[in-house]
Amino acid sequence: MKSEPDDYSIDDLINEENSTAEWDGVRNYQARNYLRDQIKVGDEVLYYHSNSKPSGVIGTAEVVKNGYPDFTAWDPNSKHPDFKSTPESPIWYMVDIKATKKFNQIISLQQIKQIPELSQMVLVKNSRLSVQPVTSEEFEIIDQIGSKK
DNA sequence: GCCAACGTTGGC
DNA sequence: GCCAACGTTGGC
Repeated sequence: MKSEPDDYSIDDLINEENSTAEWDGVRNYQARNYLRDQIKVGDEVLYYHSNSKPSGVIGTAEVVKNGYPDFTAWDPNSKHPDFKSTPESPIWYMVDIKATKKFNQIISLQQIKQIPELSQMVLVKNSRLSVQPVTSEEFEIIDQIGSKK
C-alpha cells in the first residue's frame, strides 16, 4: 500500500490509537477491487512511501478489518468526496490496517529494482496502482532486508 | 463502442 | 517542474 509521506506517513499510522487507521480515499477501481474482494484480516502489508526522497518501502502493517464501504466518499468535508457513492450503493471501499514495523532504513525503489527476485513485483511493472498484490516471497525478501540493523 | 482530450500518479 | 503511463470522461 502506498502513501505520500507528506500526506500520511508510516509515523502518522504508528501514532494513531493502536497504530490502526482506516485506509480511506482510494478512488481507483482496480485498487478498490483488491480492498473489497481480496484483502483479508491477517494479511501482511508492505507500506510504501511514494513521492519521497527516495521512494520505497518503509515498513510493514497488517490488515485488521476486511473491506467495507469508504464512508468518506459521501462526506463533503473529506479529502476525496465522490457523491456517486452513497450509503445505499457504495462504490469505494477501504480496510483497516495496523502498523507492525518501521524499517531502520527505507528500501528504495532503486534497490528493489536491482534484486532479481523482485523484478516481477507489480510495483515495478505497474507503478501507478496504490493498492497492489505482493507475493509472500516478495514480502519476505523485503521484510528481511528492512529488518536488518 | 471509439477515441480525443483531459486528469492523475509518481519517478526522476 | 517535466513527462510517461495510465485512467476517466464525454461527444459522436
